[in-house]
Amino acid sequence: MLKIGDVAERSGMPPKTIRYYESIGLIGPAGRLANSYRVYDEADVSRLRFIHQARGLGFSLSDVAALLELYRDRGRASHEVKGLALRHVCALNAKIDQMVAIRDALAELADRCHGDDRPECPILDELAGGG
Amino acid sequence: MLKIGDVAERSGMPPKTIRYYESIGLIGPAGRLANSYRVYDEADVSRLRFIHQARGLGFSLSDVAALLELYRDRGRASHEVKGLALRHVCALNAKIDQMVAIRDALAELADRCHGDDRPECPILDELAGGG
DNA sequence: CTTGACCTTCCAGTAACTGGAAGCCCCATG
DNA sequence: CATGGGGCTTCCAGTTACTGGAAGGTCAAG
Repeated sequence: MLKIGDVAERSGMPPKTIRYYESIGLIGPAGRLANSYRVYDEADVSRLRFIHQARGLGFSLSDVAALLELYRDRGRASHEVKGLALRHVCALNAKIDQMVAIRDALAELADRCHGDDRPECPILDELAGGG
Repeated sequence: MLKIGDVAERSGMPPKTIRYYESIGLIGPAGRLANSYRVYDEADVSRLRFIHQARGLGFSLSDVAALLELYRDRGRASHEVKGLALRHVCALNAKIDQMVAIRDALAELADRCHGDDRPECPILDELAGGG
């Protein structure tokens, strides 16, 4: 018989997060003991681990919900999962490109800034539209 | 005499955002007309443009507040600005590295998934801890 | 009996807006 | 003069995915 702290440790996320997932319906309501403590079993640990892995790969909670659905459905078509994954890869690529562009622009500005005690600063000049 | 829609257009952000910035104290309270409409001048447009540029470079609002402070201070030392910028570049690099790692892991999984009508799927297997 | 580690619930806050409702103001048209 | 449309005002709520904290119940050990 596992309590929330046990599954928390085994799945790698804090008890608060598990309660939160239950509160938003990502996982079903846990069983309860007479003292109202939540009870879990091994299948719950698996599901939570699954969620933890998916979150670690950057899937949103709604993506995770979809993945759990596909996971549960033993007859799913793998292209559905692959589609989800590839869409996520695309979104990641877009974000990465954007962040790289920002980083490069900022690094270049910082490079041009003396960084001494004088007030002249190309970074502020650029922000002020002086560029 | 500029109203909020005018400065919105000239600075590139929606009126809602400008009101929001005022509400959190990032910019001072705008002057008001008799009908309670906000009034702005060219200096306000410059400040808002500055904010818009800084946000575009990914600075957080608290960073932007610090930058505005430095911008206002004609005697600031450029190393303060450069420090802020470089810290931000570091944070960006960390995030980029993380996202790249996630993307690569996911792309590799997707690559190994047939993506057909059969249920076998290395992505789900991995999420379930089967890898 | 008390201490400490659990567990429970609920409320609030995070970042940075964004959408929407309800209502006032102003100009132009018919 | 009425009316319609757009812009302005305020405030409230929702977004994402938790996280912190308060107030209080439970249980085993010393």
